Amino acid sequence: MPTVSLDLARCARLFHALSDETRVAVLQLLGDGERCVCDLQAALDMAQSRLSFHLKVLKDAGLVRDRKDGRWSYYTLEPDALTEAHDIVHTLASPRAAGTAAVGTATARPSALGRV
Amino acid sequence: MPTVSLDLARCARLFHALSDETRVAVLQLLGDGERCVCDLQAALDMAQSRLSFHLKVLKDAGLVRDRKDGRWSYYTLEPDALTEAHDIVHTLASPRAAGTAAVGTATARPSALGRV
DNA sequence: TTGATATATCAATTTTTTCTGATATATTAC
DNA sequence: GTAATATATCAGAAAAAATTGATATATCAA
Repeated sequence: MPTVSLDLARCARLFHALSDETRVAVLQLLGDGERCVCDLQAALDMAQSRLSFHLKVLKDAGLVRDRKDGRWSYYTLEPDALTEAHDIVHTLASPRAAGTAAVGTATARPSALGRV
Repeated sequence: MPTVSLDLARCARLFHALSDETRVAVLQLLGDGERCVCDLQAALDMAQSRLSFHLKVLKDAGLVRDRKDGRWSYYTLEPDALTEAHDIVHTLASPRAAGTAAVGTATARPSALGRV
């Protein structure tokens, strides 16, 4: 099972990469297999520098890998990163404690379910 | 099984909400159960308006629900949204087609694996 | 060589997001 | 009633991210 603690910075970077329509669309296209930038550009119909920027975000987040062949660059999904995202969401979703631990620090405050 | 097509705008909003350290930390705290804002604030040690801002982002994304009781606001996880995030990642991760469909539009271009 | 193509990167700008401090609204305590 | 508390919201500032257009670097074709 995935660990309980999370690397918050890693989460932020990973999900930030996933938080843009263009980038998710790219990942979807790559779901069908490796693609060169020009094919992605044709499919998404956007300025080349813009696509390049988004590919870099995805790559820096570890979500895709690239490979050069001649004057083409091919991008593929990096399945491990998606697994990682999957695990993080799973960690957040799985209840760690059924009971509601009280915290109470300042004034006498209702610790959530403490209201009767 | 989850659908193949994705609502890109929904993906973006959901993952954007997850793309910030403070917000993930909040979700982690809520994993232990319902919490009032003041407890979250004490745990995270940040300005109240700042926390309030992040709670709003989480709420607008559907990741948390709030409830008022007296002068306190209690926040809880919204498990459905986490399930949704889970499904989206799963959809992105699962290969839809093993074969690499060619796309080729512009010039004669190598359709990825077309290189021998 | 010359010319075209594929892609990355850079600088400037625009847009979006986040933070801060202030204020407003309830609620509860005294 | 007044005072204190919990929270949301707002306006402005600051920071971060995205877009654009230009340019640079390879590579390939003629």
